[in-house]
Amino acid sequence: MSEQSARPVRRATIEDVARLAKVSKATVSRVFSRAAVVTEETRRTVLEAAVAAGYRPNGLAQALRRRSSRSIVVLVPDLANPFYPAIVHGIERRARALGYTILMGNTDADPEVEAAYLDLVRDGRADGMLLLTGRLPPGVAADDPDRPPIVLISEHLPGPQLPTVRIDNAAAAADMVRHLAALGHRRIGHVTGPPSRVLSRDRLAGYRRALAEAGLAFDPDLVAEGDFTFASGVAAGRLLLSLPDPPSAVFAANDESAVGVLRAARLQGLVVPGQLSIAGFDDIQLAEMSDPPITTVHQPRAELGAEAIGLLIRQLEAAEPAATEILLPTRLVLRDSTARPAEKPG
Amino acid sequence: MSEQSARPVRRATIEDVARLAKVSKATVSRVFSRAAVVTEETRRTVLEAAVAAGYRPNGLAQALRRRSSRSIVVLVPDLANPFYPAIVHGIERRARALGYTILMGNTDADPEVEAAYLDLVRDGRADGMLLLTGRLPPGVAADDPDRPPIVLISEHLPGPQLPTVRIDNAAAAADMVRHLAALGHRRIGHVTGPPSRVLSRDRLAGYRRALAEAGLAFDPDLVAEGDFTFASGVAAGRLLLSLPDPPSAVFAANDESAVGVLRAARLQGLVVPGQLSIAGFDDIQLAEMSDPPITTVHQPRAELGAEAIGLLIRQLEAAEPAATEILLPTRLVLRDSTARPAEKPG
DNA sequence: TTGTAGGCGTTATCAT
DNA sequence: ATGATAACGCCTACAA
Repeated sequence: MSEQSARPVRRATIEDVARLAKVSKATVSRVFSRAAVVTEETRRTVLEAAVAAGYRPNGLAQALRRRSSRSIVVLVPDLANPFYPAIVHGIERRARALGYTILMGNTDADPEVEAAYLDLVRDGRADGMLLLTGRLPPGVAADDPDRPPIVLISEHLPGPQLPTVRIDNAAAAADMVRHLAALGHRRIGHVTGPPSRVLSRDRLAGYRRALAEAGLAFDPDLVAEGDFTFASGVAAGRLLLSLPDPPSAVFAANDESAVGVLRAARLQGLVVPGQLSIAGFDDIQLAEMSDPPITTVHQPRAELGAEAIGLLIRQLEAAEPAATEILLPTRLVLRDSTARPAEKPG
Repeated sequence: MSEQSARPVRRATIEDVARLAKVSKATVSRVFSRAAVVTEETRRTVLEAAVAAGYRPNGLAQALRRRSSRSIVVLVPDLANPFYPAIVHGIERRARALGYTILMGNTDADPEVEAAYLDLVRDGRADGMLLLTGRLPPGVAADDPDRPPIVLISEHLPGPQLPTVRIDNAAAAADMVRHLAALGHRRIGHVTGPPSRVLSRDRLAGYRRALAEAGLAFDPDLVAEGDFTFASGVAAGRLLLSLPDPPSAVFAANDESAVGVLRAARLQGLVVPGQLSIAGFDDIQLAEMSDPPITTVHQPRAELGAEAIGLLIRQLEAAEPAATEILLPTRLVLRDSTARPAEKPG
């Protein structure tokens, strides 16, 4: 029985199955493209033949013929940034549920890399893009009717509306600052994100809005520029804490820089939250593992991803018109890094 | 000039270019498949025609015809675990340099998900797999001659040798314990990883080996089981620190659980490193951001990824025989969480 | 319900 | 060096 060991090198094709089942290629194809009209009996015959032949439809041939690869490119600036993986995870789960495959790209914010991934959709290997990069790849214009289907996540772009799934950053920031004010803080500092990003500007705007609402004057000295990194948080914290009249609370534009502020406070011998309250934004795991754990704004990151790919796929399949903007709700997570301010001595 | 605005809906194909350049499809193809013999003159003509037509080769058709997609599936158990992104990044950079595309999958250690990604290579959409999951997808046997090309990263499998790129975990663990012993510690605790993983067993073995070398007795009470999580580190730390004769140093099998031990020490009012030295493994960013920063074993993660995909691609292209095991060097990173033990009072 | 046949866009073989 | 042509494996009118 040498046949047993003589495995076919070539993978079985639709033709092999057709021959085995004594039907036409078309029928086999119909059995595998769900929802086609086939007798229950032939369906069974075909399925058996397929199993016997070890047949699996060739995804490339299907995609070529159907003119759709059912793949989506997801562009992330930096996967090592703990903010992103949860979003990607949400994307991936929903994608799989909908029968799509994800091609994930870590761009390092490098336009060349972005362009390389754009090629995948230009050359048919992907049907659309999900962008976490906060900008369009080079050569793509939002209002170009021939541009690839795109949905933005987390960061929206100024100018022509592109479908976007995000949170209301200004409102969420205002919530947090309102909370600090309610605790009794009168001097509330802010460590910003990189000013180039809409995100950072929105959060700063929310900070200012809540200050105004609380009847607190805006003091530019209390705003220190950061760039979302731990190191920038340390630097900004140092700056704020060395002020003649330092803040009793600091709201950082993300958790990583909040932990940086915490470090700066420690370096000056300050007790948190006893002498300084610190709040962050995003609710990444670091906020929880920090000592003390950081009060922060929770973003529903997996849901952001899931909604975004859902939107993109609907757009792709139903030719749904360029939809809008989806805003997902946030919530405050109160932990041990914030408390009422210390009473002024004297 | 209505032609200007009347963009073709259909993307240009090789035939359009051929017509424009007044050559055959074959010649156009040759121009785009590098290293083919074409006159410099016709090459220029074709290239010009291609630009004029806005032509890009269709990746699907190429892959179908060439029987190679130049794509690799990368399976990661949990992208949110900060250990993995750096490896993935190394993979991705090298892949792009070599002209390959990555299909990344987050499996959640779910066999169904692993199987779904395996289908991509079975159906031609990928040429091979890079596994960070520490195991083969269901239905794949290491010694099956028809199994897809696979390279393992970080975790090696017992049994039939599969190509693997990793570090020498036992040796690296031994290095760290040797360091602690050299500082003067006599009672060194260990928080393990999940015992099911070879990784954990290797690190434990290294711990024991270094102990023996230093002439220190192995005390089972000083070994607490963990699972690489922060919470398990806290629990294990509590356990070890509540011993009648507690350790003066703890070596945790990864950084996250080391930070857990740190938390446990703090909860008991211990000063680190004054009263307890703590060491971790992996050198993720958390180790640096922790307060105090954690002494740890550095793994060259990006290099692990780059080596692995290089190995896989060589295997794919040169039909290189099932290669071996590549071990990459580690190094100790000494930070503030370790110091000489406190002198015994009295 | 099932079969026939043509084509998706490319590359490889064989001529010329 | 270039051209004609037949696959690659599948899907989808259209016909039966």
